[in-house]
Amino acid sequence: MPLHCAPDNVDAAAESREPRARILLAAGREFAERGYEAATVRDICTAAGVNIAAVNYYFGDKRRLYVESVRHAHEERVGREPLPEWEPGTSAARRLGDLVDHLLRRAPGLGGSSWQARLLLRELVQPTEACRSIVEDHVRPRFAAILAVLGDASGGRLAPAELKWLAISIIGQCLLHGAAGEFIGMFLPADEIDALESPGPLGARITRHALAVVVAGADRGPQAARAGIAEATRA
Amino acid sequence: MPLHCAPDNVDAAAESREPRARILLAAGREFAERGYEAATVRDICTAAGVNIAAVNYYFGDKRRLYVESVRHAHEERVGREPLPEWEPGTSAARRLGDLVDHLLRRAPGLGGSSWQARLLLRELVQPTEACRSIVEDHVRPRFAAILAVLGDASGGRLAPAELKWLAISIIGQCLLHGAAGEFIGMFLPADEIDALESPGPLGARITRHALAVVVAGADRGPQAARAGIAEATRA
DNA sequence: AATCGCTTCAAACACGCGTTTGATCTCCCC
DNA sequence: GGGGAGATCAAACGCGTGTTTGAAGCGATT
Repeated sequence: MPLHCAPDNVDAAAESREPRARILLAAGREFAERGYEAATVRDICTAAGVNIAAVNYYFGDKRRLYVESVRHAHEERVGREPLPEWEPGTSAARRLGDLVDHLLRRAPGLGGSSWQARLLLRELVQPTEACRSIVEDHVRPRFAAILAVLGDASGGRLAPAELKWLAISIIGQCLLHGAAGEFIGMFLPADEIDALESPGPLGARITRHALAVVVAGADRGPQAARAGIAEATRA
Repeated sequence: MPLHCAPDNVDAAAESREPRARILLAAGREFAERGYEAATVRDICTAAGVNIAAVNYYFGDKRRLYVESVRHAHEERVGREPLPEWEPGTSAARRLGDLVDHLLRRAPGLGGSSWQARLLLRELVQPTEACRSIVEDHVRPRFAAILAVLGDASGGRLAPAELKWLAISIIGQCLLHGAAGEFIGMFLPADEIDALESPGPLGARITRHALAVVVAGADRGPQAARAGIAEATRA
């Protein structure tokens, strides 16, 4: 298998002739797919098309290769795409939609090729070494952003605690469809999943449902809900 | 370390003299802590205080021990409580509340994340055959029940696909709070978690939010929402 | 007492893992 | 052309793994 150069590859120049980059790419995919322990440096090197000794030569050992691949995945996926920003006056609904979309775009399984997110997700379940801070830096600001937008959208109709819970619910749903798509697939036929899980409509649904809750002013009862709907309809 | 009998142990009779139960307990803890690949049968047997060959004798091999320990953890956590049943005429809202409460019942206060939760969380991210049987036996019937109740509650206002997605959302939220408390703890202070996560209000919130979506007739727009609220208020 | 299941045990087995080695190749500079 | 540093390679090493073995222990039954 000679150097099959694919210049327009989605994984950028990672499939270049650079052995280090090729190993990093193959390692990320393998670690994401199988987990640290189950992934073998032999398989990684085979996939990367390099000799086994290369991982030692370039990274020292398996552990350091793993840390490096997680860091690389984070930089490539999360680090490059900052939180969306909006002009003053953008409606809360629009901002919420953008945020949800932002969360879903880097959900694994949806885009198909986003092994990077899956790798980071494993770190959620089992944080290792220096990766905990990466995860926290990633999640916390997004939580805060969602909270702020929800606060605007609710216009004081929802108590702070209710807002936080709703934000958790949103993040949880994005996470569920991203991380546990395989799980959902176990009790839903494949064709329905394709119909239900494409990122666009999915994000629209999550946003719409969250807004329905906000707008219903869930803590206040029907009369507040009616007022809320009227208000939301104006915009 | 002789048989230190602790009759009031939280792990029930698992620390009994029964080798099978002791192995199951030690295996669950070890698998939850380290993951399937990293956990070793030697460590498990040492922790359980049995000989290495015991795992083969009682379970056949490591894989079957794992499947059994996941199933055991799930039963211990979720319990064997049957689905609730209702008299004819019970309102959909009430039935939905009961179902959500049923799903959340055994969810522990997120303060002390149990190893059972961690074990199940691993299955969520990377399902194995252990997950399959649990889904078949437990998740699927609950999904169907929620779907049916949501169908009643919506009264045809929501499309079937929308209903399924909403059901997934509900199950996902119960899962999130039941199994991923550790994750939530990463971006929410502990004291707020205690305030937000007590099972009763939590279930009420999930139910209320789902009803808000149903009632809003999210696919139909504001006028359908107004009609839905009127209808729901009647009951 | 002898016998028969079931259970427990120490010891070993085969295998795959991460890692290392030392030779070989490749390319650039003097 | 020669030399040397960096890169690549096939082969092997040591170790820990899951699993198996065959003998020994243990109660109850005959």
